[in-house]
Amino acid sequence: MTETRKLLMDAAEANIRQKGYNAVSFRELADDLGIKSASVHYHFRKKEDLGLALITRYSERFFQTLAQNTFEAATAREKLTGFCETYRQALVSSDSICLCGMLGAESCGLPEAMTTKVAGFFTANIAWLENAFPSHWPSADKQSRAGQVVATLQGAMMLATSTGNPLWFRQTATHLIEDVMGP
Amino acid sequence: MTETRKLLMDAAEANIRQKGYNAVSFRELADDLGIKSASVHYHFRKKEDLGLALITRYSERFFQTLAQNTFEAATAREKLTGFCETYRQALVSSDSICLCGMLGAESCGLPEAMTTKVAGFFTANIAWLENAFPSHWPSADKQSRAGQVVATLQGAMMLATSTGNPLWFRQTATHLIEDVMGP
DNA sequence: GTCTATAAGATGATAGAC
DNA sequence: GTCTATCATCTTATAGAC
Repeated sequence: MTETRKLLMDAAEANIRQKGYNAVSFRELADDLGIKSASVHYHFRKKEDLGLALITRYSERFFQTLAQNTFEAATAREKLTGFCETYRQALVSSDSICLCGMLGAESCGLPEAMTTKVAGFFTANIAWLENAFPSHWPSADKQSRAGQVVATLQGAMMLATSTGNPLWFRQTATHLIEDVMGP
Repeated sequence: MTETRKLLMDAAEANIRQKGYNAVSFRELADDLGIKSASVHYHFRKKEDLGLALITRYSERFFQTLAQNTFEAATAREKLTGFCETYRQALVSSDSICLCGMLGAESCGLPEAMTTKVAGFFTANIAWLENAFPSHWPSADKQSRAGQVVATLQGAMMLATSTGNPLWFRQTATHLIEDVMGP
């Protein structure tokens, strides 16, 4: 992958995660890199192409980091802690919410292909958690608990950034782990 | 309040809650009502004025509905259930997320006055919950649990709408009440 | 790969007629 | 209150030169 393409995606991801998909323009991204908007169109023919590439890269990165964070996790509790930690890193490293959390909120106003990909990110999150939970749990419980975890962490990122208080995330994640796994 | 002004706010709220603040234009709202965009500017001089009016009205409505839903609530559990039910109604009646959840996600890209008002909605939510929880709880617990509740419900709305599956909200809310209040 | 130039349309906003 | 007319600006996107 080209260096410029990478820098464009970095700038786009950062901006979208802070302001939303519709608040980011090719001109703005071009200015960030010191090039012209026509050059951005060389790397991404349409804005939707950029959006799709961002979701793909974000998702791959997320599951890579998740794998690293749970490499030594033996118990379900350790796996869930690693999952929460992966979300926390995404929040802290960029001081902004999850890319798919933002796009999920804007879902109805996005190109359909993007909507589908974002939903795929969430179902993959849920599937990972279902697999991480103790195998003796009823599968209905594993599913509903997985949804609860994703929902809680996504909401906690939003609450933490919009109020400017990262404590809301940390406290919520701590409660969540205890609530789901027991004391 | 004028009828047109009310209809404009209805259209704006519905559209923003589905697509986000930056995806909604005065022209679009005007078309919805069969008037011209210049007429929209008569009712709301700037877009920001419309945004602020929407947050105010949404917040007032929310706390009115919340009061109705918890009018007969005697226990903390019943109050929390009424709180979750108020969120559920907002989701089901419009098939879209909370206005402040959307604006909270887009927070960094909004006029500062809007950002402040949105944060105020969340802190008011949290304050209501802190007051609803059993008085014998340590205040740090009341605060962190209140944040957890708001974060969870906001995230659950986003997850439910973006995946098109309202079950994620219902299951999550059910777990949440049990987790916070005990079995 | 990046540029200039350009198109076609959207957007927030205003002035002034009715 | 609503309209027409208009504005400057922004947006996505393309064609073709370098």
